[in-house]
Amino acid sequence: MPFFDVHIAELLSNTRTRWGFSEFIERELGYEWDGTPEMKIALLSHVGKEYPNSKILSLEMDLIPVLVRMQKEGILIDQKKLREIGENLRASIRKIETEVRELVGENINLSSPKQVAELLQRLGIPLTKKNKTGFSVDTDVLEELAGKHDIARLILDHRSYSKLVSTYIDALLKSVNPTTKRVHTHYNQIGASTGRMSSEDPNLQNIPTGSGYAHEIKSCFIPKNGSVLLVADYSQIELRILAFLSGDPALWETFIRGEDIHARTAHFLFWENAEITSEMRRIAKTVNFWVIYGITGFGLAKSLGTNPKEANEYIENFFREYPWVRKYYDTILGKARENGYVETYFWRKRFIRTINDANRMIRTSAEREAINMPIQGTAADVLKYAMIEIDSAIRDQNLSGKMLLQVHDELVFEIPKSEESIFLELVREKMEHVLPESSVPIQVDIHTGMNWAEAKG
DNA sequence: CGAGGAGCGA
DNA sequence: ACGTCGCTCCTCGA
Repeated sequence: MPFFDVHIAELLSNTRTRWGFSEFIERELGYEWDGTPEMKIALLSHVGKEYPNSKILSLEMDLIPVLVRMQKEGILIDQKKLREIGENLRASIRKIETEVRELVGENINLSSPKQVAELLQRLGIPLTKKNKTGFSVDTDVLEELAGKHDIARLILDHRSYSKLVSTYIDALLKSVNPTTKRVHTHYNQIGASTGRMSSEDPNLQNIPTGSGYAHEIKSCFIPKNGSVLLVADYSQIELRILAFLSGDPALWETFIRGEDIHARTAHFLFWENAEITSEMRRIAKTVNFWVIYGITGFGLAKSLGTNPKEANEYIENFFREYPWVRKYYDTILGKARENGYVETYFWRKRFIRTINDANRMIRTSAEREAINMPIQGTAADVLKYAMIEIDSAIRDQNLSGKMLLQVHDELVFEIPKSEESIFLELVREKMEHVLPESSVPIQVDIHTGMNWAEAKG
């Protein structure tokens, strides 16, 4: 089976691959294959024992039939409502186009960044940010201009409405399977080099969240008659995993006590007994977020809208109060430099070949990848294990509820009303107990509803 | 048809 | 000069 040689080599060396295991099974064996032990043994003996992280290989193989079932199941969407939203969006877009025409006295294609940049310059509006081809007119730039120039807000609205209508209305409607009347996404099992999956055709992992039209669109994902949607998502999974991997006492303690981690960081960043304002908490939340990505003062400053000096002080304060995190990062970087790879708690590897590169930009970029991968990757492993366990329990107990979607830290189920209480308990139990009992507590928020927006809670 | 810009998610 | 991981739509030019 030469295919497996190639594929497993890709899996283990983290080469990005378009086709995951489940696609192979779909193509070559059809939907009926369900991960028989014989097949697994054949595969394992074929790969041999030279792969130290065969634990991950085994995880991925167990996941194949789960993903096949999810893809085959698909999800129902309210096509009528989606079309109505589309009409409203188109009306808004036409209105904006008219307003722009009246404002500037000419007809331009607002979907063309090139034409937008030229228009703004003709109007005497200064542009400074550059990209490869000219002046940038992205969201950051236009938001900056929006205070002084009405045209900027119009362009921003036009952009977001166009995005929604083209990607999340028209394309979604086209993706409905004529036979099943449902939308069947396609998971790339190892779509990301961190171990995360990706979703395509259509991508159901980037359905808009938030208010307004975005909320409306999400509410078009519905259960079949007699069922409800159940959404279970991990609360701050990556920070909890950082606490687990680093063993940092302050982080650990916060989660053990069930306290607000962003407020805790805010106390550290400002002063211990201060009253935490929402602004302070917002800053702390951003800092917490950035630590996971492999922090730079410059980037944090840009994100906070402050100067790098202040951002660097936040970072220093963070590491002073969570000292084991810094120690953990140093260890990870040391291993990466020595071995050329980093790994998750479950030993999924990512090779970081440029970690010792002479070019500072390339090297620091590699360092951020090295910092981020064990955290993001362990979170991915945890959810994949939970999915296997949940799927297995569903079949053992002959339940008719189905697991439909995975969105990195979230699972979506379609369950008969009669099984609601069983699923609430089952899903929580499996998702919260992947890591060892002695580890940091993992929290899962679960809600049900008559559509995806409502069930998101 | 591919590159580049832009924007959606975790 | 800098934000980790993805996918998709649009424009524009070969």
